[in-house]
Amino acid sequence: MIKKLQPIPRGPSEHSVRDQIVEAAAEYFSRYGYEKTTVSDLAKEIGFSKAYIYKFFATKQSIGEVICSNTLKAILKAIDEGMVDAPTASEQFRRMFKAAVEASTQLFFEDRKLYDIAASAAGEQWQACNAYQDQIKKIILQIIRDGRETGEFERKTPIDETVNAIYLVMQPYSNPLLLQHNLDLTEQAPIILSNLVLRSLAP
Amino acid sequence: MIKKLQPIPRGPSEHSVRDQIVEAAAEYFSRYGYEKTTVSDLAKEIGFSKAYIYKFFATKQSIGEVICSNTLKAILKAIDEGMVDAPTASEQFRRMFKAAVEASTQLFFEDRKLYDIAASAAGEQWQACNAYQDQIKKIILQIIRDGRETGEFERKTPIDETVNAIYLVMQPYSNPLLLQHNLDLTEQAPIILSNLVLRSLAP
DNA sequence: TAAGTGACTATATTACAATATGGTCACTAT
DNA sequence: ATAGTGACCATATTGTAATATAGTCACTTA
Repeated sequence: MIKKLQPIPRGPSEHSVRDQIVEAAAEYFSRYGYEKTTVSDLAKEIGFSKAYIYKFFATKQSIGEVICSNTLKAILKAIDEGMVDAPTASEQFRRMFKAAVEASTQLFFEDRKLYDIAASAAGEQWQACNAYQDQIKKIILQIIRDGRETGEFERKTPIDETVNAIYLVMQPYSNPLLLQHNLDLTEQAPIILSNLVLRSLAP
Repeated sequence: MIKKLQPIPRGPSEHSVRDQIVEAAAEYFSRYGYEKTTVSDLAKEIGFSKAYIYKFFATKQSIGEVICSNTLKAILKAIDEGMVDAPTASEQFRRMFKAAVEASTQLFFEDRKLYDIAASAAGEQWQACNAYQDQIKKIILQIIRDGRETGEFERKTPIDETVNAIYLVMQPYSNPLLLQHNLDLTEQAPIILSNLVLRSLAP
């Protein structure tokens, strides 16, 4: 197995200049898109030279990762918020799935430039995306655990398999790269797929 | 609802020249790809002028549709063959899913150029692809019906919903456009997703 | 009438030179 | 040591002129 070592972060992780770069990037990436924004643009915006930016980030992509990561964290937050107060594990799952799709869809329509970063990040396997997907899996795992404890869900199937399978079912709607192909299904799919998944979880 | 009228076929549908065009296209598309093959290439190959080709096909794409359609029909045939002798509806489903993924994957690796046509056809909603997807749905429907009759599957859920949901689950692996993103899962996914689907079908 | 085409146009694609961009490094200033 | 940069290079991107292609049509031939 090939070990994918994550790049060593460059420069101090807490630094006002670092924050300025991220702030400028958030604005430029959102307005002009990742490709159309140059590192020089960001440098000019914060009043430093391009070379100085590279004291804090090893590559342009690593700046993109931060922006992408923030974007995906916002989606995760929306998912969490959509789930609070769900009375049962089943309902938790329904709401989680629905919120995931809604948050991504909303991003697609309301901040298309940032969405595109997330999509291409998913295509290029950026860490930010892997972290997001891992988080989704964790949420699924937690819901299954809850449901199994309360007797709401069956307990025969190995829990890892259950989680992986559900994750695969959600993938086309939670992964921005794939969601693009399914925008016409964002209403229907989460509902009937939730139904199917919950039937599969019945004890 | 917008009615998508399918283009009026041009020229006689049974004609040796038509067959020659399709034959030449099959070879050229497979060898050089759809984009790199020009209509003039095909004309030269069969010894007629380009203008004559347009007596039989309205557009280059409509030639592509035939090739694409044949390709997808071959996959459907492989699926059917993979299913024969399955003792139960459950087993039918497992084999169907597995065969669908295997056939597409094999096409990807062994006739990449034709695979690419199918993929871009799926992206551009060619009729050939819609026909393929409809056929997949029919196969699913038949399996569910069998399973319900024998008492193997539950009968409470509306059968259309069941079929649609299962179709959505298979989509990322049966649709060439989406399969590309999931090539690393072609072993695992059909198995654990079949398990999930069958659990959801349990009476 | 059926089989077949050369010559044509508007659009798409290519080739490639000019420019822009990501990224580095030796260097200055404090 | 810390903060910061101009000048530089290899590669990517763009602008654009030249070419190629999809598709049409009036026409010929048998």
